[in-house]
Amino acid sequence: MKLATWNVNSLKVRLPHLMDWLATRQPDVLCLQETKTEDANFPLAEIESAGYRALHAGQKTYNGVALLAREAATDPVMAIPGFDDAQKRVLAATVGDTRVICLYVPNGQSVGSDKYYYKLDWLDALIAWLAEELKRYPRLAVLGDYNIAPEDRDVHDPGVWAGQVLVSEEERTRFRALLALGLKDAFRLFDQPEGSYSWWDYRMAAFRRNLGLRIDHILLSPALAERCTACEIDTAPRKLERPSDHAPVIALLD
DNA sequence: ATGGCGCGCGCAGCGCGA
Repeated sequence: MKLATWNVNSLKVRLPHLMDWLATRQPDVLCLQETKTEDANFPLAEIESAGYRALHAGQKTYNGVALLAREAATDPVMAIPGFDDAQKRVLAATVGDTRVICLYVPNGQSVGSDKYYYKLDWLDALIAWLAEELKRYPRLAVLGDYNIAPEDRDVHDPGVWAGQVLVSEEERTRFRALLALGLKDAFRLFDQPEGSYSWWDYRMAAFRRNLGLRIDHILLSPALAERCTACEIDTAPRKLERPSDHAPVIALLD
């Protein structure tokens, strides 16, 4: 099974890239973030014509997550239970024998801002929820834009980024709390090239210079991590005209 | 890297992302 996640930064704009990518890489499951579209405008017909079923939790202008799968996904949940949040950032569903959770973690804007504290509260609620989900679903995959670079090796210039949002200790502590639940960072199950990132600023030719961060992740429960045979970041879509600023991340399971 | 880009909204220029 091939699982993938991609922050597309507007599904409407990126739909041609998405269609090409589905045809080329043929994932079984793809989690999308920042669709930035209402459900009524979700391009379901195009996605179905590519051979995928889709669930979408969308809103106008901001956020929005979708779950594409070759087979129908069941038992959808579109929020962290008990966490009051108007923003569409979560979509969980069951695909075959696997529970899949698509996440768009808040950005946090800047350390100390209201949005930063919302991010920390959101992550605390996520940690508590996933602790329960791991008990319910031994085969659990949590994919998405976490907006956290877990370690300095996930940052092109740790000195410049030290203490900033996406890298701050409070955020990294919460990422480690997810790992402490037993979840494994699929990318780090394998040897990887230095300078592996999943996001590059549109400005300053950051992609060409590889000034990036690794903030998009696939976390796997122990039972799924045992079955994981590869994990890669696919930089090809980032090289296209009008790219998303994020690259897809792909994990392969036996 | 820190203004510099790209998105939505809506028709100018701002809020937001990371």
